[in-house]
Amino acid sequence: MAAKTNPIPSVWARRQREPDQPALSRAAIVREAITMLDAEGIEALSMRKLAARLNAGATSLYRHVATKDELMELAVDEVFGEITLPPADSPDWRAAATEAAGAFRATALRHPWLSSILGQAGLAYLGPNLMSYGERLTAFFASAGFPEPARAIDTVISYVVGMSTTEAAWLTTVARAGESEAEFIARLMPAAQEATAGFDHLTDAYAVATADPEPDPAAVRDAKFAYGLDVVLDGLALRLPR
Amino acid sequence: MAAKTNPIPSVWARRQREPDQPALSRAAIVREAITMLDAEGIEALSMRKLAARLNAGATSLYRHVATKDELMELAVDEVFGEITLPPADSPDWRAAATEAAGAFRATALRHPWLSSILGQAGLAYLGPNLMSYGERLTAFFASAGFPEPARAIDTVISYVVGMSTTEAAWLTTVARAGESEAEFIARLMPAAQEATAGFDHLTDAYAVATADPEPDPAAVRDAKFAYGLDVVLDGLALRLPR
DNA sequence: CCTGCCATGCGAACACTGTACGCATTGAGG
DNA sequence: CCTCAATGCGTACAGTGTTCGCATGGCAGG
Repeated sequence: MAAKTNPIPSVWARRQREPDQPALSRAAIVREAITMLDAEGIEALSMRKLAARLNAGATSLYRHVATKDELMELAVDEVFGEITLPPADSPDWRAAATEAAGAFRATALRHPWLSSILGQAGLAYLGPNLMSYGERLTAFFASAGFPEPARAIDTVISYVVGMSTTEAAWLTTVARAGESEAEFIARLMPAAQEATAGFDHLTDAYAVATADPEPDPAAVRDAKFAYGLDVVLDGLALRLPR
Repeated sequence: MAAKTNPIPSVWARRQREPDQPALSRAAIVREAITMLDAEGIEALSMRKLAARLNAGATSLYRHVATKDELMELAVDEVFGEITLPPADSPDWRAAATEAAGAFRATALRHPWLSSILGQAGLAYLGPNLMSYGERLTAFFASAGFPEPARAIDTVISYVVGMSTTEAAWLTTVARAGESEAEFIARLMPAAQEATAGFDHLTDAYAVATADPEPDPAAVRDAKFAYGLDVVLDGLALRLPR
């Protein structure tokens, strides 16, 4: 370490890469970036820290990745590859859509930084995994009989992205506080109550929400997501011919 | 300018604030931040540049705003104040909801940086304008007869946020390219065509989309948004008692 | 009118960030 | 063996958000 910061031009300081450490590569960089993003959040990822984890110099990464934004784009496409979709020829399109929506939500919650990037870059990336995701989605909405599957997909995806984004941001806030979700809610309640003071309908809604006997916040979120998804799918079902 | 970088302790360098320049205040800072965000995008906003626009020193802002994140939070609440909602006692809840959704979308597209922040922070802020927005929304969903207005609101808001976010991100990308939307689409088409190659359903959907006689991309986006919103409202209508 | 206080403004500094540049080292191919 | 292209990386630059301590001014109390 001391020799590293003071590079004496000597034979003994000769570089000698660990052979077991797999060589630097685009795939390895993206993989490590994702685990780092998952573990420490989006604002903790810097090129220097990432390089350090890979036992590499900071600027070495730029041999494999043009810019940090490009790295993020690659990371997004990579996690889209994780999303498992039901087979395209499922007989029950509603069940298939529900499963696909749930799979997206699960990935979004597992990688909360995804929402941050989607908020900035949208779904405009053209990576192969994203394309294949769109392809399979289109496939079984088309086979369900929707004349314009793209319309249906845009609708359900918008709902899922909107809800998942809100959830992911919430979970990020909770995680940053270093508390469990229930603890954080308990600590937030006075502030929320004060904020809703003077707003009659909101205090009503708030009272209803806190009267919920369900103690598990995650279950509450699950139910909320399922409710809205059912609403969207009901609306789509009305548009199926016949 | 030269004197500023070399502060000679002289009587003549005595400070002398312009009296016409309104004093630094939290409201003025937030307002200027918003115009700057609108004009140059979220990544162009720095505390130093913002301070320079206000003829102030960079660190002076911290007397009125604890941190940059807090400033963003204030900016978000401020633009939520712009959203105009229909009166709470509208007889036609669908028309009212459509108007409210359109108003949100309009603000989101006018301030594309909003989506970036929502992606990171969600809707968890407790600012007064955000509260009042929620209150009024709850009010007329309740008066429409929904037994659990919060559920309905969450659903439609999720859809609106998801769609608007995607649109805003798209518009940001277009703006950064310095082209009109149509030009950008034209330039993007080869890449998109190549990306969809090998995905049968996607190429189909792509062909359908490009066969659209509507030449105005904004109108296409409007129609897409309206379609999905109708789907969601149809689904909600099924849940109205009776 | 004088005095002391306190809110406000701000220059300098710190620890970081993403990234351009140019030099060293390496392994492969002629 | 020599050459060349690919790869790693130290240094440097222009910025970032934010802290600290000092200067300044207007206002309250005597």
